[in-house]
Amino acid sequence: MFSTLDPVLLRSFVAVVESGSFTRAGDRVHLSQSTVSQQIRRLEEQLGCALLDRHGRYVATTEQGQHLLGYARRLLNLMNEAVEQLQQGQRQNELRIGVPEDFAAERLTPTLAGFARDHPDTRLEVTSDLSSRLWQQFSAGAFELVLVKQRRGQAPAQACWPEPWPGSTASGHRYIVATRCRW
Amino acid sequence: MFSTLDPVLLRSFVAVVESGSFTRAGDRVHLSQSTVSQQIRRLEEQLGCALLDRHGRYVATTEQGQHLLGYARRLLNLMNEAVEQLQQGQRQNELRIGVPEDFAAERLTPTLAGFARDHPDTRLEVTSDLSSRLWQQFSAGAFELVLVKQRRGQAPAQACWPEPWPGSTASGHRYIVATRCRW
DNA sequence: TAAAAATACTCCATAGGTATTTTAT
DNA sequence: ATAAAATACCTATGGAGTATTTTTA
Repeated sequence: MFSTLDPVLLRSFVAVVESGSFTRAGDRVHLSQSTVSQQIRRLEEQLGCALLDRHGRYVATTEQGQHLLGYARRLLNLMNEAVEQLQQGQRQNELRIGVPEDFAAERLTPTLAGFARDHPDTRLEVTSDLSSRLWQQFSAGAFELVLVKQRRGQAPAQACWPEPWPGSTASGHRYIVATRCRW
Repeated sequence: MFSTLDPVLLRSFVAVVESGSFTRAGDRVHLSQSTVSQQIRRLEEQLGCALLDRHGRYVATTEQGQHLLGYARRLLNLMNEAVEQLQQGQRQNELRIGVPEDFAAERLTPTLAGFARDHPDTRLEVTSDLSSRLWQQFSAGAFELVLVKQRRGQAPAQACWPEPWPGSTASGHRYIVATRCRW
């Protein structure tokens, strides 16, 4: 009942039209010139009509190719939208946490275990690294939540508490928690 | 750059949702239950999320499956529209003719040959059958042009001429030509 | 004659099928 | 116990690549 169009073929077709050449299209979609050639032929066979006029050096769309081009772009965009939407849905239930290496194991483990139990549909992703690099990554949007050690008042934080630095003076490090979203 | 979704998988997915069962979906899309099962798994792996809740007997979509369902339907419809559009473009250069069986060979063959020579980009499709059935099919839009035998004045015609019926009286049959388009 | 596309040919990945096992009611 | 889905396994198709030939500006 439903006719289908292989999106891979459509992608190659669009690439040929936009680049004006089978060879360049191959580069663009990471396939060989030969493969692209075969794909276009397959597409033409399936649809039962010529899509491209090959005038040796230059490639032009036939009238029907022009029609297909519009549909192909719409289809590819729609697919993109679909997967992006789903991926995004994924991320919404994903909590990425950054923790200093020497802190991950201690009190955190039971806390995370409890959280995981209470939010079974949330995927936890814990990354350990040096505080400075964690902060960089957090700034770049890599985490929803980060625990970093830094001196008091160095950056705004959601919460913070003092941690006596072994063998240090009173103005030692603090653990601070910075977060940007709903947890 | 472009993510693609295999429309065959989407078709099976829609079939599963609509039929509420992998087995029935298989029947619907003419594939085995095993294949449908694998297809759904592939789809879920590609998207990285569960699409269907299998509660043994009954199948329900997850939230993400519900989202995909909408996109899948839109995509499949769009594809259908695309190929139909192109096929239709084909048909514009297609001339379907209906001719009574006993009339096809005689004078018609050279006439058609000449026509085909003069219109090389037009695809001819000649069907032979009984006049009555040809008329039915013509009425249903199956031909652009039809030659049928019937009594004078029975239906409007583009052209008609008398044909002496072997051993009949003066009020014998006529050949009439009825057409509905540009040739 | 120098590019670009088409073709010949090979290989391998994988999609689909059959048969079976697992699961859930 | 039964119906349905998942899995193991096998096979064959065909898609992609390399190398080559054909085409045409």
